[in-house]
This record gives sequence, C-alpha cells and structure tokens, in this order.
Amino acid sequence: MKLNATAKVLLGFIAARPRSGYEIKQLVDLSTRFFWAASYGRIYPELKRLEREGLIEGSDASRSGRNRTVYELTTKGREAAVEWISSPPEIYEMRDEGLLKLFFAETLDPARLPEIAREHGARSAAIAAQLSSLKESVAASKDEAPEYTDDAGSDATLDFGIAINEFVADWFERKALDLADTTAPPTKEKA
Amino acid sequence: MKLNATAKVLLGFIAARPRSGYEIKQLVDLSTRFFWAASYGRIYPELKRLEREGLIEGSDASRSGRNRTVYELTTKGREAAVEWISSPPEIYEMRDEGLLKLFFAETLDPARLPEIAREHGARSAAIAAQLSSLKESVAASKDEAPEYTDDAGSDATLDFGIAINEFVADWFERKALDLADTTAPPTKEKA
DNA sequence: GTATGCATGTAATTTGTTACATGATTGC
DNA sequence: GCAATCATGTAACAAATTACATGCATAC
Repeated sequence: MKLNATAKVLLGFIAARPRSGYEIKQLVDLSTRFFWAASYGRIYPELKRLEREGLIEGSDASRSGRNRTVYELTTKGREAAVEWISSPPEIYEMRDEGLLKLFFAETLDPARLPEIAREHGARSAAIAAQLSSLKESVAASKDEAPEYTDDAGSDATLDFGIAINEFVADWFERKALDLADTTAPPTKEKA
Repeated sequence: MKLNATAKVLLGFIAARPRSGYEIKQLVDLSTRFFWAASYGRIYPELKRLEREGLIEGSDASRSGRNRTVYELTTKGREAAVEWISSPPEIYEMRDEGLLKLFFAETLDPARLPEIAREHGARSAAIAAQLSSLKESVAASKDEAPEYTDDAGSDATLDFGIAINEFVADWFERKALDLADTTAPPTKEKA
C-alpha cells in the first residue's frame, strides 16, 4: 500500500480519533506544518481517495445544521498506518532560500555576506520563539482540549523544533560576526 | 522579475562563470543539493526559458566534437540575480518523514518510539559524515579544480550542514535514551 | 447585520521527479 | 570493444499551492 505525503499525515491524525478534513488542516497548521505541510487542495481529494481505497470511512457528523464529515480508520487503514510507521523513513527534503543566498553571496554581493548570515539567524530565532509560545499554549490548553497533540512524540517534535532553531540562530549569529571580521574589518583595510 | 526555484540556482551558478546545464547539475549535486535540489527535467527547459527572457545567453562551447552550450548572464540577468540576493528570503520548506513518524508513533506504535528516535539520529549522523568527507574532498581538489565551490558562502553552508546534522544526531540520541527510560524501563514497571 | 469562523470543495497553474532516448568520447 | 561519462533533451506523471466558490452559524 503506497501512501503519498498527504495520505501519511491524514492516516496519522485519523488514527487517534475520527476527524474531519477541516479539523486535520487546523491540526497540521499548528503542529506538523514545520516539517510536513498539507493544503485543503490535497486534503479533501485525498480523503475521498482513501475512502475509495477502503483505508478510511466517512460518516456524517454535522453539528447544528453545519455539514461535517468525519473519517475513521478501517481495519485495512490501521494496518496500512502501522506498516507505514514501522518502515524506514524515506522522505527528507528541504528548500532553504536563506542558505542559497548565503551560498551565492560571495559571487553576487560579497559585502552583504555577514548581513545575510545575521538575517538567517534572526529568522531561526523568530521561529524558535514562535514554537516556544506554541508550546506554552499547548501546555495551557491541555486540560480543555486533549484532542490536540498530547503525546510524547508530538512533545518531542516540538521540543526538537525549538532546540534546532535555537541552535541555528546561535550558529549564524556567530558566523555573521566571523564573516564581518574576515570580509570587512571595521577600522582596517582588507588583510 | 519573478524567479522560480530552478532559475535562482541557475543564475547563481552562472554568475561565477559561463556554465553548461550538465555542469550545473554536477555542481548542484555536490553542493546545494542538501538545501536546494534541481533535476535535468527542470534545468534544461529553464535554461531555454531564461534565454528567451533575456537573462542569460548561450553560446556554443563544444569540446572535441561533443556538443555543449554554455550560458552566461546578460546585464539584465545580473541585475535580476543581484536584486534577488538582496531581497528577503522567502522559501523555507522541509519535509521530514522521520519526524512525522516520531510525531505519530505514540498513537500507532508507542513501543517503537525510542527506536524511531534512535534511527532518526543515526540518519543525521550519516549525513554529517557524508558532508565531512565531501568537505575534505572539496578542500583536496581546491588547487586543481577551483571552478568548484570555492568561496566563503559555500564553505559556510557546508560547515553549517555538518554542524546541524551533528546537533540533530546528538539530540535524538539523547532523546532515544530519554524515551527508552520513560516509556519502557528495562527492569522496573512504569513510574 | 456584519465579520469571523466552520466546513467542503474544485480549477488553474506551477513544480518537480523519473524514466527514457540519443549519441558522442574517453579510458581501460 | 565496452563501460563510463559527457551532454542534451522530452514525456508522463505526481504533487502542491493558490485562489476561488459556496453557504451556514455564531459572536459582536
């Protein structure tokens, strides 16, 4: 059973409890988004497809006149999900425009190298701060809203997100100073 | 001038000196690939498109009967490249299946949590090692082949790649031990 | 009564990989 | 003579975002 990127996150979230497409999108946006995004444009068609394949089953869960369909895993779907999680991870991709700019800065605009490094660090610092406040709000809402990410794995990924972004922020702050020294000493000429 | 992902890396590499599509693909694969990949299927059509747009200009550079076209930046192309590098970076995406598995492991297969964390760390350790050996070979070939990545920016991105992967490896090794403790203590019952 | 949020969906476009095809040259 | 590498390209497919459309409910 080959699962595409969207299918993986759908099955993962549905495994915990029946959920609607809309709900999954909210969950993704406040949790996995940093390492596994998903858009409505793929979520809804993929839910239909997974239902056709017999991995999930939808049922009407309208609330006060508002249409709503929640899906749950079928036996086949749970098997597919468990099989997926025990198989070796394959996808690891990133696209980081800040790094690319740093990479080409020497050729295109050497004077701005330290600045680019500093900006890159600042962006990571901002993400770390964002994740930290997310962590606080998740912890605060844990009692009322346990349906939101509440297990060891999601705690770990959030902690990891904070740790890595702090690391990156530090690294590039130091690099910026370093580059400022070697590329354009403030009071002396180039060595 | 809106540049797509492939255009950015093409202009960046061409800025340093005239290059062929084939050559750029080699360069990408041994440098930016870790944060900015590109495939032949996009490189060749995009080179044509950039030429039509007047950002680059191709010229015949066949070597001993083997057809070859190298491209260089036009004035317009250089302006676009410099403008790009001084604009704030936008794209920052990642897709990490290991993190996603960790995220859902509690729901789908809690016993394997520590193992998943350990595997994730091991993968980063492997990448760090790979990048370290790449760094050595780049350093070793610097004299004969200066056309390969030889500036402060590319050194920085390579160093960064090594540092971050080592950090991730450490973090997940520690996390794996931590999870092994809290989820399945070897000789005691759950606390 | 109006803006926001809940809820579902589709169309258009872009992007990207993979696999294949072609053919020459160089090193063994 | 054969494999590897240089070199360019295209077709088929998969994936993803963005923008749009619809409509009801709730809070102000």
